Amino acid sequence: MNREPRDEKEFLDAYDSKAYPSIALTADLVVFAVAGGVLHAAMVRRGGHPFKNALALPGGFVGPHESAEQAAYRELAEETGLDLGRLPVHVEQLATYSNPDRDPRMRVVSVAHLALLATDGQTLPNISASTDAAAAAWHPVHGVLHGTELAFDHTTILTNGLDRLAGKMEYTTVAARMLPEEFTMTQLRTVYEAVWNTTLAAGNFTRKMLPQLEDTGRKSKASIGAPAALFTATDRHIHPPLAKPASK
Amino acid sequence: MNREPRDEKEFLDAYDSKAYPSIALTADLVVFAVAGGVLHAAMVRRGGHPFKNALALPGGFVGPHESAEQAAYRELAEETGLDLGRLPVHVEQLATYSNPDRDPRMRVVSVAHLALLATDGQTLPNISASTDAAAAAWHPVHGVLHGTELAFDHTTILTNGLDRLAGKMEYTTVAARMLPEEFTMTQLRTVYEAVWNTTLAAGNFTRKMLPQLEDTGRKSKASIGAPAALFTATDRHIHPPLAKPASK
DNA sequence: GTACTTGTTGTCAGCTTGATAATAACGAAT
DNA sequence: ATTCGTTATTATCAAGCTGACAACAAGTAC
Repeated sequence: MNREPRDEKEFLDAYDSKAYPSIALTADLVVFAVAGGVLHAAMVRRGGHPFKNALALPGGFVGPHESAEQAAYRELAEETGLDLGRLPVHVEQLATYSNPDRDPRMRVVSVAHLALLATDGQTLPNISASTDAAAAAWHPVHGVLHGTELAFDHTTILTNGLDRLAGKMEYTTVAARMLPEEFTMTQLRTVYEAVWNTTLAAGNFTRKMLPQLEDTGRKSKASIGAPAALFTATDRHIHPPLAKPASK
Repeated sequence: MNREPRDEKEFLDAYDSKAYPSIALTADLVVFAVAGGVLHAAMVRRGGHPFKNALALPGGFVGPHESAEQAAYRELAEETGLDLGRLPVHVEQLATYSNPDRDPRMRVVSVAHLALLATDGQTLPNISASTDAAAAAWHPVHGVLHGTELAFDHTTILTNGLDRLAGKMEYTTVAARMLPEEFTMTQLRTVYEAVWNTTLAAGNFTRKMLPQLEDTGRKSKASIGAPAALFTATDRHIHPPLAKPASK
């Protein structure tokens, strides 16, 4: 059966770090933001081969003294030019992609992360500020997934990121992380509709969400129509979950 | 701001693989099986420092030409002696643990996996067959988590594995992967009770599960009491989800 | 047979859901 | 100031689901 040593730590004690071919570890990012009722993802356009001119997810190497999550935050700041000290952002680990052939040049293992940026639902955060050629730009997610070919296995990663967000929104209030501190019920519903790519009945949505939110007592100044109540949200479980409509 | 190159792939083109300190990549396993109404996990006892004599999760290095998932399957076979060709087993990726200090000796990044073994609910798969000193043995999960200190960050990993399984059982039929091809409703309910560490009303459980299962028409030969119908399950979504009781 | 155990089906009040309507609050046009 | 268009919030109602629990069915042990 030709067994290897079973205890990884015992193995490590005798491990010569030059003996194994080195594995490069990167942190890639699926960065989402909602504007105009459409879910957008930050993507960079590749300048060199392979996959020249194709769109790719932002990301970069994990440094020797940082965790993958720390690297994700750092890369997010570097590649988008966002001031993370000011802009609230939710980052969570998505999955790790380790297929030996996923990069044709060498062994690269990527820890993908999901990042959610807060917007007012109208304008996307400005990520073109960076002078770098590979600066990130926003692309509509549902459009990109139906047509565009992404570099490497990034179509899979983007799809998994979307599925993760869509699923998590069923049973948590994470959608509120994509809005300002205070938001209206309609803004929150728009986030759901953008991510799920569907429409939801406003009345029933309010009834279901209301117990999960905190009413600030303040009202939004609407340019037209009735003023809407402003809510805040703390990360919370929705129980029973909000059902995502089946079709589409 | 001292920026790094933004495009990981461009960086790689100029990357000298000896320039960075190598990162060792391992695949660790949270292996679950239910017996006697109790959820068990396979653990190895460490022989050397650090964490000498402490319990640890099975796992090992990811080889140069295999994915983390392939390594997980291989390590599962090697460390437990299980014949995976015969025994059905469900393996899915859990999360990646990359804190730079998680191993005091060197940089080890671990891709943790969740593995579910099928049992009849009574006897655990024999994993002592291996002659290796670090052979795995079964330990009750809820007991281990309330008291025992595990090596490295394995308490965190084990907790995350349990949470993943408990959560997924709410909205999928994955619990059936811990039972034989054909099983009774009571066997399935016992899996839920073992993982959730609670009790469930038999009648309501049947009502909720019935539409997700396929009735084989066959009956189990019970040693006592009425014979139970035998079901099979395909991986399916439960909608709306099965609610896990709140307390404990 | 009787007692005991286990599995399956039924009942019922209370709650949740989806669809839809009614009401309320505002700006703009007249 | 009244009306209209628009948006937000609350109400209504039938259908379905849930949790608690009871009733029934099918086997073994004595």
